Amino acid sequence: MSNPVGSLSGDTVYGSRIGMTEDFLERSRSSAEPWDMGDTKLSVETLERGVPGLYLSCFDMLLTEDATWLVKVSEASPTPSVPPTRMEPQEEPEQCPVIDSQEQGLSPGLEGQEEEQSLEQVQSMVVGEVLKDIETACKLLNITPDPIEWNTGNVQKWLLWTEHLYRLPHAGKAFQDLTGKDLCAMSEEDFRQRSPQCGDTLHAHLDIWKSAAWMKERCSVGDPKTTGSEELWSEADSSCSGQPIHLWQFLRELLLKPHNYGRCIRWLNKEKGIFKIEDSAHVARLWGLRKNRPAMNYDKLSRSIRQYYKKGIIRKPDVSQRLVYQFVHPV
DNA sequence: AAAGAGGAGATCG
DNA sequence: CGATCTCCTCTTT
Repeated sequence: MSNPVGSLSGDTVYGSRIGMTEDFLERSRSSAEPWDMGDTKLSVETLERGVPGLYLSCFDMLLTEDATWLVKVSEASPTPSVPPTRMEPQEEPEQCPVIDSQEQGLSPGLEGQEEEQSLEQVQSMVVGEVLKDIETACKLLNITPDPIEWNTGNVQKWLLWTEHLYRLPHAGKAFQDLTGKDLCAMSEEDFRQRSPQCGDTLHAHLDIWKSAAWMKERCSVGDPKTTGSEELWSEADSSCSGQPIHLWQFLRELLLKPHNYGRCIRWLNKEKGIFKIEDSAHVARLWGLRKNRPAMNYDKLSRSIRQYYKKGIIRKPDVSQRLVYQFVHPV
């Protein structure tokens, strides 16, 4: 517990990519069937085994890519055009990581010897992304960011989440009946004993969460500067401060994060509040996860949406289309 | 077949 | 008690 931030501030950083969020849910059929680990087509195979240290490799690569790219830009930027790969296309973001924070970081004026600084920028960008990821996970799972506060159910949720984000073998049982406090008190060795396969990986991820919580606390108490990512947290409470979330609020939340959920729900006309559910099953699963309703499906979700007709919250657009709805009162 | 409209009873916080 | 959730029938796309 000496310096929990180490894992965030050092060169090893978080490998989580929000984009995988959806993938996780893709696999988390609400039925009783075991998790279908069938197709592991993503580039995360390396993580499957939970090789120590390897789980971060994705991010490391990312960082390197980004860094070199930044350097390139700063060196010779005759073509400020488009960066090589992984640029976010028009509106349908692919599994697009870190990069959406590019806008700020890499503007035109990266000159000369400011590479160090830009590296720092990249790092803090990344920390920001990590916090965002955690924030998103919290919203989705309806748990607090600080593991210390988790009850046994929260712990199981987190485990399930992490396991499937990183294609880890299922180890939930090994951690049954443990609270977040218990978990936090456990050493890496303890983790490995409970789960020889992925205990170390889980421990590392928990460490990241602990670090993030630690940072959050430190920032909220002390100086309001640090990494420049605290706003993310305050932004986080905006929606989860109140009572149980309403379906329409939840849909709004998803719509506000096209980066994460653009492939399952998106605006057709944001001004008019018209949106389309692109993947009904997926959105239903998200909703079910949020409300702890494993049996949720689109049939039932859509029934709930239809209840809004009478209440004047959501309606069908003038030209009715399948899976397209409209907020009566756009923001 | 999947989506849409609603009725109606059950549930949960 | 309100906001769904659940189940269901019938219609539309």
